Amino acid sequence: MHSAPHSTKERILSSAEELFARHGFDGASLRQLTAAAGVNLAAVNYHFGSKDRLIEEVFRRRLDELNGRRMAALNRIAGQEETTLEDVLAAFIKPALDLSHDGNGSLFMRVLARAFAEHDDTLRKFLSDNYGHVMRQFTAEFARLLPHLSKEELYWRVDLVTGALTHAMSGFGMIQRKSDVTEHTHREQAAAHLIRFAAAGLSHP
Amino acid sequence: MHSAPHSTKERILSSAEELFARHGFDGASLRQLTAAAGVNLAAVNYHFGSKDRLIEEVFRRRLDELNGRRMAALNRIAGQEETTLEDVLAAFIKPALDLSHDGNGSLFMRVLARAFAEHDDTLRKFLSDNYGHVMRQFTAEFARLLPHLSKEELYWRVDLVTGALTHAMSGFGMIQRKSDVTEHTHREQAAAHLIRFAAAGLSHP
DNA sequence: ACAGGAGTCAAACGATCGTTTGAGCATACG
DNA sequence: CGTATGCTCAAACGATCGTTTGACTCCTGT
Repeated sequence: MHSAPHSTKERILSSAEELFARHGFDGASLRQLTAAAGVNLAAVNYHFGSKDRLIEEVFRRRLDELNGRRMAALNRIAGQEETTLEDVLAAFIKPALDLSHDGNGSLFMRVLARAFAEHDDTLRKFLSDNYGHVMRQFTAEFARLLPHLSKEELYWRVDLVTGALTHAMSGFGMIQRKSDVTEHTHREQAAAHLIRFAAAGLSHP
Repeated sequence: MHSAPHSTKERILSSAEELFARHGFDGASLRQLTAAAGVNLAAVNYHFGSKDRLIEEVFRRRLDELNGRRMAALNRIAGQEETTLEDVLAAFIKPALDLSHDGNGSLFMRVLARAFAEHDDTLRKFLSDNYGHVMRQFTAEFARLLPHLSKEELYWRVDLVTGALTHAMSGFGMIQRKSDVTEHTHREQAAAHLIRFAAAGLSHP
């Protein structure tokens, strides 16, 4: 089922993720990509069929993991009386922070931010078809916790929160932390900032 | 000084703005661009020198206008005792909304969102060198109105607000309005949403 | 009237792109 | 042993890219 961790497919996916994040989907060529991965140029078309399908696989690999953890965290708290808005936001944000722990996982957030900016219909449809249910479920829980908001008002605020979080998380590699705090506590602080900001933006009267 | 409104230079700039917004800086070729503008392919290199310099001119033309209006609106209210956080945010957001009134001015916000996602050092330096003072002046006014925030805390929140606004304004062309509200009032409502959201995110305890 | 700059044009330049091809290699299976 | 099968490889394909060239037109200033 899964490929070996250092197989040709996985090496391509890792290099693709990094180069797509740094130079964009058009900007990163298959020749740069395969050279960085140490594989032959034709390997991309052999294993993935085309560059577009490779791009989709880059998303699928990370989003399956990311959204799986998000749903697990949400299901652990959804519908309960003592659940707070901050809890739900943490269920959404923490998995993304965990992702940026390992290797170039943080670069994937840049890839995701690019996808939003692209406004490419094919890519947006792919993301909506495969992972739209996650956003829908989170929105439903927001609606339960914010009953004073109209549906239209809520959609507006969720959209703005999404924009802020995508923007912020795509820059995680860049934010300089003071030398006296560890990488771990820095991320904890970042998450705390994000959660409090988003909670304020969602719930203001 | 300024070119005639329908000169070759202006026709190129308008088509460039639209195609850069729709297909990205790499995705839009000079051949598509000059064909849409109804001018010869070589005209771009003749009038602008290169594609990169054309890109810079697309930014310069709109940002000079946009930031000029922002600074004018800010200077009208900065430092006064009765000025509220919402006033400052309106000084930042309203000019962007006005821009999207005329022609394809709204597409420029998409171009700007792309530039943020690109993380291109050359482009970021260009934007920072030419228009960084605007963000600095707005941040200074935020600092005056939010004295309870540390400098680090304020930078965090301003960054998140910037992300939310860029994301939201880049999608203005897409947001569907109900058929019973005019385009004008729809924009007013959008601005009101943005301002209240940003104010809540900036000023929460 | 005429020299000269500004602008436009078709054509070509070299480079790079995604994709395809067919031969070569290895391992697994009859 | 023989032969499929999965995979890798160098090489080439046609297309498209940004840029340059040189001839041609038009207008302006002396």
